[in-house]
Amino acid sequence: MARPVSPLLSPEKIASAAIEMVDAGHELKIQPLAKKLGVSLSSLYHHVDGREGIIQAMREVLSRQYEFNPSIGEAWRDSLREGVNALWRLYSDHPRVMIHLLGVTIHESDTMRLYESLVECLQKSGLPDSEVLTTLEVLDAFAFGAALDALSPTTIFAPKDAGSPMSELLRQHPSGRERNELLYKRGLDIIFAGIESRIG
Amino acid sequence: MARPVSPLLSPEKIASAAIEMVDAGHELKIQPLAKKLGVSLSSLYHHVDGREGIIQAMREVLSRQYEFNPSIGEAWRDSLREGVNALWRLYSDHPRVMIHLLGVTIHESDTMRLYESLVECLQKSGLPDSEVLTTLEVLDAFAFGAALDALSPTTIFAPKDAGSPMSELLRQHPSGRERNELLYKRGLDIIFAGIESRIG
DNA sequence: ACCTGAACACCGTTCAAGT
DNA sequence: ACCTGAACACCGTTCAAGT
Repeated sequence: MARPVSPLLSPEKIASAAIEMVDAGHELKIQPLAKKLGVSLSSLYHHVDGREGIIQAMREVLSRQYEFNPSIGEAWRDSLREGVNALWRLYSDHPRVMIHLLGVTIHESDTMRLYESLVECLQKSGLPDSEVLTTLEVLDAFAFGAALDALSPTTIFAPKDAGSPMSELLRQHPSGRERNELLYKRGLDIIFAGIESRIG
Repeated sequence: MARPVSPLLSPEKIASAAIEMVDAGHELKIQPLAKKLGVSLSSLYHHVDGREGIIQAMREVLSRQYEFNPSIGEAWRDSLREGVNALWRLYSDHPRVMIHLLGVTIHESDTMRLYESLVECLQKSGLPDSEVLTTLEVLDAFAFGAALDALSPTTIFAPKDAGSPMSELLRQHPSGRERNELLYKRGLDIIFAGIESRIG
């Protein structure tokens, strides 16, 4: 086969396949990616600028998927929580992809809009202007860290002493996805309570 | 040169050199690592089990470096803060190394002891037992996320509209290391305040 | 046991050829 | 413009040879 009437590939198709691959726990490799797309590996280079280009394309595809439109008139607490939840979904649906995106500047307009809505929520909350951006960064760092936590093996803590306080607590402790989601929800509750205490 | 009287290498030496390389922002590659150690690349394989073995060795070296001995009789707030600070230093001194360690179980006795001390602090705080481990995970996830935040380019937010609320705030906002440390400190304050509110 | 150079396998990238 | 197979460069790993 040479040039087909309509292109077999596009940056979006390549990115989506790459995201699937990485989410499934595989390394981001060109050969298997081409195979998954039913195409020769050299074809990819007509659509994206190598491995780095694939990563850029993944970023674009993901940031378009997670829009957030705060309902107007809603209490700032609710909008803020919804907004952080949108970030959390983006991160926790694709923690492995996120690792590849570390160190890449965010200027995708969709993602910027999400951050800007969060800024507005925080301003409405009555938090001093000087604290708004740092508080946003705190929420973002927590959501990100919590998402990466899901990559830990099911048993993160493995104390040697079966009689230690830690071991006692582990017996009552959930594991896997349940543990991870509880961590996110509890953390958000704690941080929200902390923010309240800075307002009052 | 063949077998020298005393070995030129050891897992620790290899790991330390690897940590330096990764911290400096380079990829973890065997050839440059051997060069840095002044040794042929095939020598490494006599001391560690390939790339994966190097990563294991890095984990061991780092977890030995960050011990934490809470002063007895100290208020739980202070011990807890010191303990989380120890975690933060471990993560934020080597964020790039941490990425390689994702998904590796922690059973190093030094690191486990740190987590166990943190559990004890949280139990002393009066937090219900059922919340202790999740709260520890929240602190850990936040410290980790905050450490990885340092890998972002100096300007994380790049809004297109120079007149937006975000742009206004950015003008008063620190950048680089200062921004990252403020984020950690503020986040810890917020989370501590949140924990207090769960106790009372 | 521990170091070395050479051989090998794997993977990302380029390129000339084809429509 | 877009697909392909072949060629190339790079990098991790193995192995036989040396002390």
